[in-house]
Formats: sequence, C-alpha cells, structure tokens
Amino acid sequence: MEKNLPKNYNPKEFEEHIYQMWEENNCFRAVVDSDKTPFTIVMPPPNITGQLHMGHALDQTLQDVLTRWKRMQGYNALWIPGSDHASIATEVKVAEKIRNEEGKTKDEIGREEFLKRAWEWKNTFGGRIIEQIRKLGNSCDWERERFTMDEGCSKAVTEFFVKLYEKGLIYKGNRLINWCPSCATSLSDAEVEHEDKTGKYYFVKYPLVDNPEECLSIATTRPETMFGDSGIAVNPKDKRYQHLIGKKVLLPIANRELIIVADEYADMEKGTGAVKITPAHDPNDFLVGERHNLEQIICMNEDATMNEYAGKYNGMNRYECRKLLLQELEDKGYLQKVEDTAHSVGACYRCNTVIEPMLSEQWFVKMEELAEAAVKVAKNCELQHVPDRFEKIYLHWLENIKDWCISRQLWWGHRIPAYYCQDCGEIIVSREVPKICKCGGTELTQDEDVLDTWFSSALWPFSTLGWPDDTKDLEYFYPTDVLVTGYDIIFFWVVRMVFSAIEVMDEVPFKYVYVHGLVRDADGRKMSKSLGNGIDPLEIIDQFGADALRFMLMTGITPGNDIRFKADKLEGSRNFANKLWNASRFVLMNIEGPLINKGQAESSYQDEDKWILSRINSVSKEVTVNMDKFELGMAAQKTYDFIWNEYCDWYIEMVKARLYGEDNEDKDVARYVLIKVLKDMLKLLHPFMPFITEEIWGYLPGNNTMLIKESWPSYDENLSFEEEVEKIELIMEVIRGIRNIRAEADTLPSKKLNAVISADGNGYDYIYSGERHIKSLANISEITLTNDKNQIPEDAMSAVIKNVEIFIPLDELIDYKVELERLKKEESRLQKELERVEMKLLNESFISKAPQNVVDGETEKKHKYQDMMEKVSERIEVIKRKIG
RNA sequence: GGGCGUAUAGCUCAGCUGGGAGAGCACCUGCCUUACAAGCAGGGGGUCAUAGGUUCGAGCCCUAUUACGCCCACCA
Repeated sequence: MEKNLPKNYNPKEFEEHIYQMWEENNCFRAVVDSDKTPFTIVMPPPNITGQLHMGHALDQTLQDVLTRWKRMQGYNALWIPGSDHASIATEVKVAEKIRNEEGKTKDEIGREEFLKRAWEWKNTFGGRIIEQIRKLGNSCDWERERFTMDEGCSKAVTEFFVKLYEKGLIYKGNRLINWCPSCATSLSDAEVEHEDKTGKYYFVKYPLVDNPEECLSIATTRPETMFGDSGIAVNPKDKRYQHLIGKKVLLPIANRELIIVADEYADMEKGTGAVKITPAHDPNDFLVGERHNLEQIICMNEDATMNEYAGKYNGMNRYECRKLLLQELEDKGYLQKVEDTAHSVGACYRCNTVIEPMLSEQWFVKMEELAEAAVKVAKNCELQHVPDRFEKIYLHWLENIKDWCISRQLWWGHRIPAYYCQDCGEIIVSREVPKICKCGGTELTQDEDVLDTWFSSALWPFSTLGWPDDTKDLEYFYPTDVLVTGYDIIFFWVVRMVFSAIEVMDEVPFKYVYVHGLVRDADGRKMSKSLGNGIDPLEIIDQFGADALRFMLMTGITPGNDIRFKADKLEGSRNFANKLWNASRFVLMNIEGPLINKGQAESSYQDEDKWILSRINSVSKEVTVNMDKFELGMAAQKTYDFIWNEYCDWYIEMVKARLYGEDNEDKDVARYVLIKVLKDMLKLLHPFMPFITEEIWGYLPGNNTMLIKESWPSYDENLSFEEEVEKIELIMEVIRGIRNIRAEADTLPSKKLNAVISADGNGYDYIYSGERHIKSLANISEITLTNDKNQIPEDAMSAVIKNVEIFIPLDELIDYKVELERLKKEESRLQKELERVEMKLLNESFISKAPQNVVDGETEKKHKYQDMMEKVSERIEVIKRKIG
C-alpha cells in the first residue's frame, strides 16, 4: 500500500508544518554565490503599528510569486523582509497609550522615557505583523529581517544626511511648510492630502489710510489669517488700482497699516483683483512678501490657536476665531459680502486634520539636481514601470518637485545629526557626536527634531544590504530586480528610493517597478477602518487557506488595476485547490510500486499520452512568457485552465480504462505520464499555491527533494506531438458532439447507445484509433466506422464535426421535430459563418492586401463550412421526409 | 486648471504585437458515473459606452463625446 493524501482537502492540516519545513531547511536563505545569478526583491516594510490587511496580502503575494518562480528558475533568489518605524503613526499610538494608561502627556513623561516606551511598544507589537505575513507563505529570508531604526539603517541615515549636507544638498531654512496642528509637526508636500470642499469667499473691506471713506475690497477664504497680513498686492497692469500702488490701507480690527504693492502674482480675474498678503501663512504670499520685503507675521501657535497678533482672539482656535471675527467684521461694517466657493483643503495624511501653512525653520533637501537624475534613468529605460503609464506619473511629480521638508517635530525617529554650539551658534553636522566646536566651545546640543520616516525608507534597497559599508551582499545583490508596490506610494517612496540610490550608489535601486492597484471591497469601495469594510486576511486564511487567498488575488488581475474582493471568487480558488487535491489523490491511488523509467515509457506512449505531454509542454512555455512580462494573472489562469480542463476533465478520464485494464505494461505507461504531467503542473502552480503543491509533491513517488527547490519546467522540443494533438482534439469534439445529441434530445435513454461514424482521410484514421475514447467517454457500446455513404442510417440523430459525420441510430425513439430544430439551428449557424467567410474572400482588396496565411486560412474555412453545410442540409432533407 | 484610468454576458473581470468574442459566478436541463456535489455532462445569454476616422479587416489604433473613478496643482 502506497501512502496517499487524506480524503479531504484541509489546508489547516498542512500549511503550518510545510512553512516550518521550508524554514528548517533554509529554503528561503540566500547568500552570496558567484556561481549563480542573483534575483533580489526588497519588501516594502509594513508599519510596526499596522495590522495585516488585504493590501499587504496582494503586495506580498506578488513578490512571493516572483521570488519562488525565479528561485525555481535557478536564480539565487533573495527577498528581504523588514518593518518600518512609521514615525508619526507610532508616536501618536504610543502617546495615546501613555495617556490612557498613565494619564500623562508626552511632555510630562519626557523624551527619554517616551522613547523607552516606544521601543517597548515596538518590541511587543512590532513583531506581530511579521508573524502575520508568514501565514501567507512568504518565502523571504528571515535571517535578514531589518527594521528602519535598527543600527545599520540608522547608520545609513546619518551617513546619507551628512553626505547630502556636505554636498550642499541639505540646508536649514525658514520656509513655508505644512503644519499639522494635531500631530504638532511639519509635513512634506507629499504628506498632505487635498480634498475639494465647499467653502466661502469672504469679501472684507480694507479702508485707505489717506481716505477712510474709500475701501479696498479683499476676498479671502481664511479670514482669520488677516492678523498675519502685512501688505496688499495688486497687478501692476490693473488700471483699477494703479493709483493706489504705494499707498496704505488699514487692516480692520487689528488697526495696522498695510502697504499696497504691485506684483504680477495678483490676478486681475480673481476675487477683486486685490489680494491680501500673509507671508507667514501662505506659500504664494511668502514669495510675494520676499519680493517686497514685507513683514512675516505668524499669527498662530503650533496647535493652530491664535496668538497675540490676533488681539482679543488670542488663545482661541482658528475656527472659533473665524466665526467670531466674521461677526465682528460684519457688526463693524467691514464684511462686504459672502460667496460660496469650492476650494481644496489640505489635510494631514495620518490624522486628517486640516493643515496650516506656516512659516517655520526646518531642514530641507534641495531637490532639483536629485530629481534630474531620477528623471534621466526613467527616460533612458534603466528604470521601467509596469505598466508603463505610471512612468508619466513618476516623471510629472519629479518635474514639478519642490524642496523636501525632512525635519519633524517628533521624538520617535532618526534624530537629525546636527549640533549647535551654545557659545557661537555654529551648526555642526557630523557622523559622530562632536566634542568641541571650532570656537572652542564644548557645550554642544543636538537638534531636537527627527527625520521624515521616508528619509530612511528611501535607503531601504541598499541599507538592508549593508550600506554604507562596502559589503559583499551589496556588491552581489544590488541593484535589486523588481520593486513591487501600490500606486499610492510612488511619490512617498519609489521616487525617493530612486534619487537616493543614484546619489550614493550611482545606480538605480531596481530595474522594474511593478505597480499594483488597491484591493477594494465587493462594492468597489476602498477598504478602510472608518468604513469598517476591511476584510482580515488572517480570517480568510483560517477559513479557506492561504493558497486560496493567494490564488484569488492573483487571477483575473492586470498590473496597475484595482481588484475587488469577492467571496465567490475566493470559493472558486478554494474549489480549484480541492480539484487539484482530488486529482492528485486519484493519481496516487492508482500508483503501485515504482514507476517505469523514461526510456520504457517513451517507446509506448499512446495518443492521449502524447497529447497531454505536448500540451503541458506548450502551456509551460506560454506561462513562462507571461511571467517574464509580469502578466501573473494570465499565467495563473492558464495553469488553472490546463489543470482543470485538460488534465482532469480529459486526460484522467481517457486514461481510466487503461488503469482499470489488464495490460500491465500499458498501465505503467499511463501511470508514468500521469505522474510526469502532475509534477509539471505542481511546479507551474507552486509560485501561486505554494502550500498545497508542496504537500502533494511530498506524496509523489521518487521525490526526495522539496518542490520549492525544484526547477521550473522548460520547453522540450522532443515533447511536441502535433499530429496526436490534432487527433485527440478531433476525438474530443466527436465526444462532445455525441454528448450534445444525447443531452438535447430528452427522449434519449441514459444507457449505452450505438453510433455510426462516417469519415474519410485523416479523419477516418483518427477516429479509428480513438474509438475506445469515444466509447468510454460518450457512453457508446458499438461504433460502426465507415466511409461508405450507403451505410449511413436514416433513422438517426446526427452531428457534423469538421469532415466527420456522427449518427446515433434510434429508430422509434427519435423525436424528429426536435432533431429538425437541432439541425436547422446548426444550419443557420453554418450559414452565417459561411457568409462571413465568403464575403471576405469575394473582397478583391482582402485577397490582395491581407497576408497570404490569413487568406489561406479563410479559404480553408470556407471549404470546411461548405462541406459541413452540405452534410447538414442532406440530413435536414432526410428528416423532413421522415416527418412527411 | 492639468493628467490618468475604466466602460466587453445578469454580476466580477480576462482578452499579448489589429485577422473567426472568453472565464468564473449566477441562470436553465440532466446526473450522487467508486478522484472530486468544493463535483460531472449539456445549454441559453454580448451592436465590446456613443459618434466619426484609419485599414482589405477594429474590442484592440486615431479624433471627439458621455458616464464613473483616481491622481496632481501655490484654484486670494
């Protein structure tokens, strides 16, 4: 007794131990090996605050499919896992925890103690998501697991910062930045999400100092910022206001004088044509202010409450202030009118609080030069996007980039390696903590701020390989091959990795960027916490198995397009796994003793053996082509179709009679082919469904190694049998034809029937050699094969397949009306096909302009249809006569 | 304001360089046929958003339009 698979497919019974087996045998491990070509992927590091969601499942399955496939192809495949410290998100979570558990604020607890708590938090919960992603079957090299704030990554961050600073690409400056009042930190432009909202235009009257009767009307959407006004701009070409240039207006309520300046920025079409200038709270106004040397008045505090510049509104939050201020303006006659308007409001991408543009001293990365380099590599194809339309998005962003604000007023993150001399004020940027200043001062304090999380993520493709040290890993595995990510973080991450890598490695960080879409819910909505429509991958795995989830995410997808999470699609994937399981079980229950060797089998192949061998051979080739082009959805689909529709539905059925028969030698051939094809199928499917394929593999005879280490099926010219393919496909059509007759005529008994088949030429030979299949699969007891018209029975139902005519003689059982309907339907179908082909062939320009092979093909079709038509018409005549 | 995507069977989606419209689910009919009812066999169902154009030939290429969605933008 050979051992066989359990009767039921139950992924829970083996997924975990299969994963353990892979790990124990170091199957995911990749080390420098100059005999092999490396294939490297770095995992986009999930946030330590995060829970595993469907987005991760999709993202990581794609990477695992690629990694496993390349590994099987013989590459030294390395997939580096890790996690991200997620500065803002983690800081907020930890602060929340401290507040809830101890009732203390961040400031009360202090920086040092806070960081201690944050690390504790990281150590407790940071590993959670890493544990969760193992359940997906990820074959990443866990010995190389990294964290963006581990020693090596931190060293890389410092090195990168200092390098850029020394090159003059990092500077500290007083600029207008995006301020999140809730997170109490600056944000980069990428971290602000814009949303169109309906708001209001408030037209406020600013009286002229010279002549208080005359007022300048100014439109604004944020009236509270008037306390930061330091000028009014009008367009120099604007005739309405030319006489006012250089004069002053009085800022209502605050009673400050504002100068009217002429600046191109003022748009004559917008508002009243005169615009208030608030240099410290608006990026445009900032520039205007600089040009005209206007005062920069910050009128808000860091928590977006008003400050002393707002007079009696001091301490009030910005919205409250707006409300009361408007009331006061109206009461005092300064509010001219209010109009509705749609305008976009920026919000913090972490907490969704409306950001406040504010003047602030921050650290910036100069982007111009870095961006240029990143543009160049895309344009000369060193970097390619899949699908390529994302290159446009990438380029557009880079070509319009502004300097990157990298300092954050947070504690959790990489502290900026800048030190200030308390004696002379000198800034020292250094890899090491400096002991003494040039001036001799020894009191040096480090900058309080930390760096943008994305500053460290930007180094991920090389910091994880040892940079800034000159490691063998770096030399061997870098640059990485593919970066897999969602389109939502191209700006945050992809772009920054590219220019950082070019800057320090002088080479792109990856050759391909595979961009995938979002996983949406069944109704097409984005999965989100607030909607509560998220689906937990762990629950799905628990219920259906990781393989079903993976396969579901991989089929029917196109790069870059979103996918919907549909329960029935998941069931379909699970059913497919079940199908494979049962087919394998069937094969195993028919294996006894050792298999014969290749040579023995080759000399005795039957037609169906050659057919299936030929088919798996072509399918392997096609699947590989698809994989090469990142068409993973297509590759999965083709594998699915082959396994279910060809191997299970046809080959296994065809071979059953041999397995149950007496011819032991032939039985062995069938067994050999069953196993051989099954093995190739498992290989093709393994990247997509690693667990079940590995599990089944372990049961197959002669397998000492694990499937994960097996080699990918390659095309073998010797296994292409065109004639047998043609032959079996004809037999299959004949069987379908008979089944159709049987099913369409409901008077037919389900018992065995006889058939007369008329054929000539190749058809005759093919049918002759395939009789046994027709008998067993179409439930026929006797076949009379003839090329003699006289042998054709009149009282029969019939079908025409190419040049083959099938008759099922039935005498009194035939419902001639039904049969006539059937034939007429077939006749009209043929008629349409024939007309279409004839139209084409009558067209002179088609004949002269279309390629010869296309014309030949159409001509051939014409003859075929004509022949079939003739036969069907004859039958119609016969049946008509029968009806009378 | 600019850019992009999607529109194909009742539903969800495939469809590679232009050459006879596909899958899964759902639906209808018949089957517990000793691998599998998470299954087997058979079947119905589409003017490929609209209008032009290029071509011998368009779901596919070009132009315009419509609907939905997304992204970018210093839109007082």
